[in-house]
Amino acid sequence: MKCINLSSEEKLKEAAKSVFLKKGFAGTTARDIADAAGMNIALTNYYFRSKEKLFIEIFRDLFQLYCTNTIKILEKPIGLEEKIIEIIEEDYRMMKEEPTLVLFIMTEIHRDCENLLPELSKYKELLNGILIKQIEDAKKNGLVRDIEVEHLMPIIMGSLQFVFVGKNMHRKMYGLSEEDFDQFTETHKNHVIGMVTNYLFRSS
Amino acid sequence: MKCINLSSEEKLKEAAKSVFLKKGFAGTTARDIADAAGMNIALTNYYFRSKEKLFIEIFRDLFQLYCTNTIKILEKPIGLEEKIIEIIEEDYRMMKEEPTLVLFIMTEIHRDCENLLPELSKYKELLNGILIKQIEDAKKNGLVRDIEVEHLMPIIMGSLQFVFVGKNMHRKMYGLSEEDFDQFTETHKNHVIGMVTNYLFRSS
DNA sequence: ATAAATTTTAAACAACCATTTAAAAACTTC
DNA sequence: GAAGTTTTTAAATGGTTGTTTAAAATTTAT
Repeated sequence: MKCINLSSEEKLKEAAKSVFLKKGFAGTTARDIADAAGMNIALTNYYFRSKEKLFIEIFRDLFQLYCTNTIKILEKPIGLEEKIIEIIEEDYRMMKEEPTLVLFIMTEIHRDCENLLPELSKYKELLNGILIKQIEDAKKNGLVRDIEVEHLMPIIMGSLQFVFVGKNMHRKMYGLSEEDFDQFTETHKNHVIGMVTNYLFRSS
Repeated sequence: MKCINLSSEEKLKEAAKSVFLKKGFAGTTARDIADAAGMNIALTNYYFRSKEKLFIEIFRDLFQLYCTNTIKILEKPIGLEEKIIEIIEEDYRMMKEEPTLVLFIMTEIHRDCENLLPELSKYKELLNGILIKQIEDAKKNGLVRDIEVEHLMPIIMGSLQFVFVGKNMHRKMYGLSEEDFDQFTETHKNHVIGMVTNYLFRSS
């Protein structure tokens, strides 16, 4: 029976994704999306029933993009220091690919946390369950500083992601071109690696 | 001639500030503001000519709030380590007072950087000019690690402010009440102090 | 107290919003 | 290639947006 043309539906979804990423839910109109896709205004509702349903679908995808690869690294059977470096490298790669993603995620969760993160606790388990054990083991052996994962992760994510959250502010403040900014974030990432590993493994 | 009743104008501005902080520019309607102030819808335009002019006025105030106290500390004639600790403590105090401020600032700069930060470079000079010299001196004496202020500040601000930018995400992920969150951020602040000072002054 | 100036109000404004409709166009299927 | 199904379209829907208007209420100055 219902055999939706994936080409049109996905074209619309891709357009919506890029507009939502740029302007957020409140700042985006159905016409913005239709225009960006080069399609008729009615098609948003034909394929996705409403602007909000389309948004939620896209948000889920983007939240996956934000988390999934990091979680995969957490599950890898490698040493703690190597793992943390890989997490930072992966996080950096993800933001270089989609520089507005972090601010988008934070803004929309702030706007409508309950609807957008109904089952977040599973992420908590995935994100921390594995790492906690690894860190506890290292602590017992005196190889690592005494810090909870609940603080370590925001320190890593924060010090790294913040330059992307405030991309426009940093670009304007330091007068950076797009290329300059790329260079800036890469150097920054290396400082983060240095600081975090130093604090965890080589501090006095 | 024109003698505007400051009481009404400021009541409106305070209401607008709290609504804008919560919902952002795009998510706020003129009626939201009027309702929050308990005043007539026409008064927004009577006193401030337009929603955007009112917003810009409020944004300026809030950006000042975001920066001013930190800049004051930068100018104090105290040692580098003490200064960095004071900056972190002050930044923490500011965010505890207005937890949504950082996300607000970042979101709105992302939306309309050119209009909102016309003369940002003066902040750069204030923010960095003084600190750069102090750090360069310390470097010469081998007292501090080799890191540029352009990276040090985002690392400090980022690792600290990120838990407030992602307040709802963190609260939901770890199941924190408001009091739990306060406790969480205070502990976090102390980790940030430990990590930054350790990296700068006591690393191998 | 009266006149002038200022502030507040309810109502209206056109423009825009998300969404729906119903007909046209483009496809499938037999 | 005709009948049926799916996709696309232009137009219209009712509601909301920011802003304006003109009259009413209040305050100020004489």
